[in-house]
Amino acid sequence: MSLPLDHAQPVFRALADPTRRAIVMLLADQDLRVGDIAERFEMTRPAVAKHLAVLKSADVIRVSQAGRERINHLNPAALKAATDWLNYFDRFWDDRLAALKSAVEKDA
Amino acid sequence: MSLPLDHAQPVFRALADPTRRAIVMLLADQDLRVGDIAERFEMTRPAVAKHLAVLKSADVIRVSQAGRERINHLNPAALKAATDWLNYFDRFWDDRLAALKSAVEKDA
DNA sequence: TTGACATGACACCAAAAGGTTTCCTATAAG
DNA sequence: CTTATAGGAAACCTTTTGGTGTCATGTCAA
Repeated sequence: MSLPLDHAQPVFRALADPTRRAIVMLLADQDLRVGDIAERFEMTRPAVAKHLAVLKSADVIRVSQAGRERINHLNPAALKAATDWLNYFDRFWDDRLAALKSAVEKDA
Repeated sequence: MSLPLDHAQPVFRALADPTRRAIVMLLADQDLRVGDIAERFEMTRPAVAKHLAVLKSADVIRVSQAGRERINHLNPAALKAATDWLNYFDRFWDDRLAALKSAVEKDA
């Protein structure tokens, strides 16, 4: 497997904040307006709007306008950049498991 | 699948910085001392030391001391917390693919 | 023992992040 | 029309973050 090209910066940056990860989880269940999301956190609407802006700039969420309402949707595909980056390291994780396993077997 | 419990905060926080992700990639290949790492970046040693402290507090790296040298090792297992969190969303990713697929088939 | 080396530990700084309040505009509803 | 609702946008504040330079300390080598 080759080295992971790092396309993932905006996604990792977006997911670094716990509030933003909570928003992502919320939007996995249902599309929501900014105000709806703000109601569910102890935080003002503008604060949530800023978090949404960060998520949007990483393409983790997308927005569709309907009249005066703006609906936020999750775009789970955007998370793939981060998943891919992390998957590179599965190999090392597996190697360690294999090493542990053979050590145990040798011991037995 | 159940909702992802969020144990991943320290890991996501550690991976949010591009320098830190680069350090993680470096340490995937070889164990290194702080100074060795600093040489490979356009940044002073104390700056790198701070990044290592963040990675260490997330248990993404571990340090072993040998005389005056401190060797930094990658602990790939710590990345699993982030991987698990992200894997929850694979389901939604798959759902969208399935929806797309059936739409295409219906169209044909 | 005398340097040279590898790091830790500070003190300090500028910029970015996460919040808040306030105000403005556009659409929906009576 | 007039009012309530949804949300953008700007100004401002505090804390965190990513860096720097400097100095003290422990260890290895001559």
